[in-house]
Amino acid sequence: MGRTGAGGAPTRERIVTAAVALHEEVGPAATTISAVAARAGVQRLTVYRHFPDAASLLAACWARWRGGHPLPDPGEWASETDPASRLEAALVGMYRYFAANERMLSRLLADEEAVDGLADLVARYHGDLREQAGALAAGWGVGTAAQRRVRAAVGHALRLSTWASLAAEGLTPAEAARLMTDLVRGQAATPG
Amino acid sequence: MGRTGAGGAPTRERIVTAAVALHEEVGPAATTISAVAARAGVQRLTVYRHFPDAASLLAACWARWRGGHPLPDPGEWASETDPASRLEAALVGMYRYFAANERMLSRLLADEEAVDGLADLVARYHGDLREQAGALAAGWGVGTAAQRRVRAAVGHALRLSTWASLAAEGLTPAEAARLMTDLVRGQAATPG
DNA sequence: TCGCGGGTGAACAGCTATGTTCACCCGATG
DNA sequence: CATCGGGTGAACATAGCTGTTCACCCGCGA
Repeated sequence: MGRTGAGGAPTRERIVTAAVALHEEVGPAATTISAVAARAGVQRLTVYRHFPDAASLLAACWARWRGGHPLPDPGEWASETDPASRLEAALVGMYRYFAANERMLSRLLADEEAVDGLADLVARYHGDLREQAGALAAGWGVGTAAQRRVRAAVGHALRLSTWASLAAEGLTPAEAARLMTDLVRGQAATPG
Repeated sequence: MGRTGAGGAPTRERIVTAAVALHEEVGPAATTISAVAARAGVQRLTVYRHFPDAASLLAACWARWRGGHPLPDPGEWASETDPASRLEAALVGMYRYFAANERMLSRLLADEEAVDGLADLVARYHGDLREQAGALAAGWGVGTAAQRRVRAAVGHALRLSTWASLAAEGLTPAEAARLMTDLVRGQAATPG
């Protein structure tokens, strides 16, 4: 039991669990195979057997983590017609998400360029965010110059670093969302 | 010439120059003594002679870099009485500074916790910024609740990551400063 | 009952970085 | 001229991670 089983799941899972934990604690760049094996209570060789190359382990970890921590569903706010209310609802959701997952996300983003293959995995995350930014920046009914500023403000609001900064200033997700919504609203209200 | 001289300066300077360059390119955490020596065109041993421990080299690098890249002088805007104009002037200066030094600063901040001794060095930088934030958040003549939001907004505006984000959205230092000034002004204007 | 998948334990060579030591060399200074 | 500071070149032991190999073991399924 736990050492073989149909599909050989348990050991593999333990390895992924250990790797995910290390990614969160020290970052993917500093996560060594040796450390993963030790943490999973398994021989190094066993890790190599399940994941011949580092990339496959990385992919498994990301898939596992992503599955357990999905981005907030845009459907929550998609129906809202007022752009400001819609934006605020979206931001509250995102900031709560960021607050819950700040450690892991900051580690991943920090090591994005250092660990090869990681950038590709995270690309979809970035794409989703940019897409959301596009949707949230639309419908404000402003001229092109103001639209550009609105777009920039929304893009800025949706960054992890923005939440991290506001959280460091002592704001709650709701307060931060309010602040950033005000920012965008102000830009939409300013002509030119 | 260049190998001894009164004070033995040249070689030491070459070492520091090489180390600073590497800090900017790959970050302090990934900067090895071997790489520094190779880059300076010097034996590894020579580096050890000038800098017995990694901390002394780090300190020398930071002193040298800091000397060549001082923060914008707060005196530029200290005389301005209108808080919004003052803030905007300060932000333009800071964002230009950030734009010019983004690579080095982001490397330093990223490795701050990974390299021991680095946090202490950078502490003064953080202190200066917090002090400026305090000064710029004062004088808006608002109630305590609004004051708290103003403080948070100013603190957020003064972060490197804020500039980095806005720059990524395509804004210039002047535009970014305008945007963030609007944010703070909006918070000051909202009662509550 | 046999075989095999999945795991163990240990060892190996290769690479990179660290810190330290020894012998030596050159040129400026006294 | 003799000395010495600063630099060279090479070597050493230590340490960690990487892949890979070999021998072995055990329990489940055919």
